[in-house]
Amino acid sequence: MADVATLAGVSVATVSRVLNSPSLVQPATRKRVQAAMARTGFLRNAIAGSLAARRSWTVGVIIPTITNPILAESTRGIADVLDTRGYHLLIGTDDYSSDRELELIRTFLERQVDGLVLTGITRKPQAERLLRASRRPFVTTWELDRRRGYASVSFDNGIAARSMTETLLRLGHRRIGFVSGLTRTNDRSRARLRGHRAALAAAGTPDDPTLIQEMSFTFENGRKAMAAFLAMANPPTAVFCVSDILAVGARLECADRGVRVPADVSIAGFDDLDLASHLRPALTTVRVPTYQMGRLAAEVLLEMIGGGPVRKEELQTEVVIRDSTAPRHSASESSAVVPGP
Amino acid sequence: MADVATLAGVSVATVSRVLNSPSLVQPATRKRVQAAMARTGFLRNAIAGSLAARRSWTVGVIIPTITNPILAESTRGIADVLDTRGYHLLIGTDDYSSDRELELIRTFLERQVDGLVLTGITRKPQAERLLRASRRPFVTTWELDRRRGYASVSFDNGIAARSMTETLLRLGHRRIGFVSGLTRTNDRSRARLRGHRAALAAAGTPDDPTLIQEMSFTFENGRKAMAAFLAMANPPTAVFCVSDILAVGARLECADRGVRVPADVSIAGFDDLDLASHLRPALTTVRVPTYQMGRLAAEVLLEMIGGGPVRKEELQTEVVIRDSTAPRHSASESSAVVPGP
DNA sequence: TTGAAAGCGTTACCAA
DNA sequence: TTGGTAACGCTTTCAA
Repeated sequence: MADVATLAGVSVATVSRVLNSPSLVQPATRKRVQAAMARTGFLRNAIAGSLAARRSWTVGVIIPTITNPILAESTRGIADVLDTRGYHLLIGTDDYSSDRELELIRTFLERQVDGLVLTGITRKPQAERLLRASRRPFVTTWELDRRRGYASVSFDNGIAARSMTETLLRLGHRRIGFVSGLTRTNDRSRARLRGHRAALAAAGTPDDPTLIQEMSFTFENGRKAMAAFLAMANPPTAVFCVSDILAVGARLECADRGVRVPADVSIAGFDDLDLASHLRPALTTVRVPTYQMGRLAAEVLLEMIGGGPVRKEELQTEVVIRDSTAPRHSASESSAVVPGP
Repeated sequence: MADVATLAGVSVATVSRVLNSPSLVQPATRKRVQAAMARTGFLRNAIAGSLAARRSWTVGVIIPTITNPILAESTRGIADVLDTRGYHLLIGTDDYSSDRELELIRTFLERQVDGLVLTGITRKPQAERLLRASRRPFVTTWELDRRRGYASVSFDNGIAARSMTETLLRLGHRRIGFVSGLTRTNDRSRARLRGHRAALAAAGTPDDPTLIQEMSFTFENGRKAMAAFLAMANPPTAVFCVSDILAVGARLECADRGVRVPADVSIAGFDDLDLASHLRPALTTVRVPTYQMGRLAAEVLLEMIGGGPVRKEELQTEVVIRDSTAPRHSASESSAVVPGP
């Protein structure tokens, strides 16, 4: 920058100005400086700039894994708005480990991120303390943080899951298999399980623990869960998987075993991945405004970085009924032996 | 840091030492400093550290989109090794735009990344210049950069595609539909198309341009491509999609139209996504060591950051034959009308 | 509109 | 083994 200043015959202060507030410098000198920058191939040192300005133009995003397509989608939303606002994206994956999350929060804060986007609302007390002490804005996604003073952009996982279970109940199903995520490490999964149970309770349907399985989100695990249900003496007539990935796995397992969907068993998912609508039968699922959630989270965060107030945004989900679910009656009918005329 | 120094009764230099080279400071004082850090809840300012040390412990990764599962997978590989080595990951997506890529390279360099992981080998001359001038190490993934002096960790897209086409040819197929990625913006897709054509040429099979379609990687586009092929007067007996996403779409379109796979048409993909092996019929595809490629790229980059030499690593791909492909003969037989006895 | 100069919070060299 | 103190390359008052 010193070279540029010399070459343009101005001070470094002026060079800095054409970089950061061009309007403050006279067009003529501005031109000269820009020419000098071009001639020298000047690349500013943004690190030095951040140190001086106490602002890094960087946002930290922590997600469990980049490999879950639905998380990739919400992250894309974040990245898209950050990009247009000149912010950079520091990304960290914690693999559902709150220890790792704590470590990432600490190092991101050390890296002077201007704000953070986090996944879920439960974390180590130490992480909470760090966050508060840093006084940096952060917004929580994928679950609503209802505590006042905490920003969050999400839908309600409990309500979303509950609606799907109610839908299944309305179709006449009474034995509903539930394939949950790992509740120990995932508060979204816990909320969904709670929602499911609430629906059962409200309907006076027994909550049979053998109808609940916990697995991480892989096709393989979806298959395993379905295989286990199918092996029961009295298998469920519907299976609600808390992720489309699991649901697709479950559906594939049925195909391999000649179990018809939805005639023999209904299957429902969660997320509404692209794949869900393309699959045959098309998957009934809970649609989540994933991309929009990411965008909005980034917008809210940026506003807070700019001094705006803490904001909460509750998004709506929607049960999308497609072809993988059917009324329980049609199931028993179609598998019953129909007497000839 | 000054507070910590005062509280511990040492100089800031010593505090810095316990942070960066603890072995250089006597255990007793080290303890005292650490206690002081704990008491004050000290968080280092890594930005200031980077400025002084001229090293940001940050690596920039540029991929077309985070939303393509196969790119997410290679990125996971990168992130995994970076994590264990104390590096941070600045991620940028360029949506297959070389202008955007240039912009990202520039701003990442300004952010003083210690190195870069890039996707593909062709970019704007301006980007090349920037990269050379910065003297920062970078490694190219998803395609081999054979120019000397350029690091790259990848497989050969041309060879990989060629092997699959040869496999299809060997099965007796002569009219092979090819669903390509967008060749204008994607050098990997160009290489794959070249490989396909090379295989056709070597076998003396006519290279019919109506048998080639270009589309971005979505299920929907896979369907469209297959629909178009199926609508031809003389449809291909096999379809090779340059991405499993496209192949799954193609397969789904067949299902909707009652076209049997592989009896009526063989389908092959590329990537070997998780989904490929679970689908029915299980998808024949080209297996790419995606995660490993990401890991190795990061390792090579880190070595170069540490002063190591430019390195090239060529990984191997493998044609995985599953159930979505069959010999052409069985196809014609099974669709022929078999005369009654 | 422009310049001078004091930071920003570290690291790393040189002495002690 | 420890301390003093220039950098690091900017931004941002404060004056002119």
